Amino acid sequence: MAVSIRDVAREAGVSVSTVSKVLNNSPLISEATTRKVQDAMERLHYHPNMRAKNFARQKTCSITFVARAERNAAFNNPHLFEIMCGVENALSNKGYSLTFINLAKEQDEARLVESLIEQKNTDGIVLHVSAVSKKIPRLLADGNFPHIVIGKPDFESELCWIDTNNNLSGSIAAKHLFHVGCRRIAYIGGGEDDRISLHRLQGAQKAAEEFGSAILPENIRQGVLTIEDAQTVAKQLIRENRPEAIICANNTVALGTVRAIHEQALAIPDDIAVISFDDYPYSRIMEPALTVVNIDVYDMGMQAGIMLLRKLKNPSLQVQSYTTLPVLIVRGSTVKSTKSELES
Amino acid sequence: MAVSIRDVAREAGVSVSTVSKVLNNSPLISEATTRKVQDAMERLHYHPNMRAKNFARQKTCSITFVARAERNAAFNNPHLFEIMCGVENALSNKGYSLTFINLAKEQDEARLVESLIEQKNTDGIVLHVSAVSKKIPRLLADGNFPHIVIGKPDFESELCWIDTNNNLSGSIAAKHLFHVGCRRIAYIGGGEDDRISLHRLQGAQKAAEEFGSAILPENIRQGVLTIEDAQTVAKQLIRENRPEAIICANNTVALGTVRAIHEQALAIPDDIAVISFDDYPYSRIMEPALTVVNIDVYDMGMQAGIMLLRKLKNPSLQVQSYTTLPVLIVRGSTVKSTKSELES
DNA sequence: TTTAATAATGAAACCGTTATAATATAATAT
DNA sequence: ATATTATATTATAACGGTTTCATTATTAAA
Repeated sequence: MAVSIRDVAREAGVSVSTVSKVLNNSPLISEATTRKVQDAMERLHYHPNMRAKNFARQKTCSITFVARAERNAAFNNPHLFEIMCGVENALSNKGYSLTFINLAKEQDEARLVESLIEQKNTDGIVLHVSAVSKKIPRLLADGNFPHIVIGKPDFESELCWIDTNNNLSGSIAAKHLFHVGCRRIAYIGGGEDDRISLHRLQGAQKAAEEFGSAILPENIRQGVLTIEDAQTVAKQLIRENRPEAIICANNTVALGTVRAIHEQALAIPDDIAVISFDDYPYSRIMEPALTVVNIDVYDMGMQAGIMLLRKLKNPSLQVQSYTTLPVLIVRGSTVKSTKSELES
Repeated sequence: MAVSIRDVAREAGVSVSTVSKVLNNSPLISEATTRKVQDAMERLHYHPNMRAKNFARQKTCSITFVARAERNAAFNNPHLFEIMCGVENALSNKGYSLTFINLAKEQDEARLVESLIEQKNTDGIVLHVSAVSKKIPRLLADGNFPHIVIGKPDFESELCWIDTNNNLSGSIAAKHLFHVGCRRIAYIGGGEDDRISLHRLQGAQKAAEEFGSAILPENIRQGVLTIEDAQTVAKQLIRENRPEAIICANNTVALGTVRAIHEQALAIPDDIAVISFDDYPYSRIMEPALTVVNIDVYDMGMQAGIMLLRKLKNPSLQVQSYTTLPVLIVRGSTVKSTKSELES
């Protein structure tokens, strides 16, 4: 049917293996034959069949991105797509392609990963932390299957992962507040068992100590899960202790907090400064725009892709991890001048 | 190395073709042999090699999703990922997988599509309209390569596409405003040559006529590209004509318009109602929350996937198109009671 | 009983490449 | 002139399935 490497060989008057070597620009082929073969390929409109190549080479040049994104995920978590674009970018630069799998509600992540490995249809796996369960490490690490996890799982394992330092993020947030003159700093955290929120708090506390200050226990609230929760908690906090600044563990908290401040007819940042984490679309649009400690998730995705490709090239490589640095984006919620600037 | 179909055949004491037939549950195999073979597979931990299968079958059971997403696309256009999740869902239900390709800035979409087809590494293509140029139809339609375009290109072609009816969306928006008692309705459009914005305006005008009314020329503004633009334009519009409601061609316009209204200390919706299109994360978060005419992009992606698979199964199928219906989401920016409800 | 029809299995070609080992040719050293 | 080495090229066996067609075993009809 389609024109194959044999047709090219016949047309060029050489052997099949010679054509194959030309295709893979092997150095063992003379210039003259190379030209002959290339001409023949041109004449016949030959294009290598990747299915056959993958089969013969015993690899697919494709890696699989697995996540568990709820419907409306793009709204709740725009980061996911951004990460994926970063990975895709890194891969496509090296001739690899990205397959996307979104776990369904009831679907078992371990079973999926297992069958991905069995099927031999992918060379490596990028697992978003939302799709990691305790059974995963045995499948990947023990089987020495090339992989990288985006986000650090909350259990010990030999997985390769890439993540950010939430402790440092919290520290950066608190330091910024001190820099702009705030002293009585409050912290409103996410769910009681939200590790990310806890780490950010710890970082903030450490930073406060470095400034010879502290985040007082009565200024710390936890267990906030919705915007409305946050609004209620913030309102109470403000009434009772009237802090100069509030660190919000995440954007849900931030939105409620801003509403609470407005509700009490106080001004941001003059009466109370607000800072949060992770740059979301509305962070820029809010009034005032929100100062956040952000991580470049696109870049994180790229790094993940690069690490995975490195592992693919050199399978004997050790288990590796990587931590991306948070970046402060200063906006109107912490400083008067609206002009936003970037610091590290 | 790995256990192959031949090993299974030997272990089960049958021929290779019999094992193959068991794998594809051919009806020609007796129950007894089927069991024998399945036992052997179990004993040897056999798993079919998809690379080999794809090669032998001359297909890959994977389709490729191509888009041109700028960095920060998830923020500017969360819909893209949502569409993709819809496509992925439809495909994975039928044993197909989705490969994602994000066109780089300078990358030529036609060349990419061409090479995708040549490489024979994908069974079909889903093209987001952001990745469609005039060279595309010839590659896909003429070559009869299975494809579907999400969004309707602005030139005539024989492409299969799936899109929504912006005219109808505009009409729904206007009708809703009439229903809640607004009469003097204004329209603030996007860029001068923004077809979507124009169609929405046309729909709104038609609806107004049905109500024996009209959107007066002095209440129509066009060429708005940024939030700031929109704010300026809206401010002027309000000063001059003081409409009862403003239809915003998109969310950028809506944000500027809302700011302009607040700036003049007017109330939404009491003084001026606001309606826009496409549900964005901040649409729900804004105060008041924004009434929008939305399309279910996840579902649109699913439909696209389903249409493409149908075409794959039955290649003789005619060129098809599909139009998803817009849905009104009523929120606080057009009605007092905040309780949001859905209408069609 | 013989013959035809049907059901179950197997042999071998095929899919389009890569990879390995063997061979032919040219260049250099002995 | 011969042996050795280096350089190009080729023949052929993988890779692991599917598929077509022939063959055998079984059942039904003549």
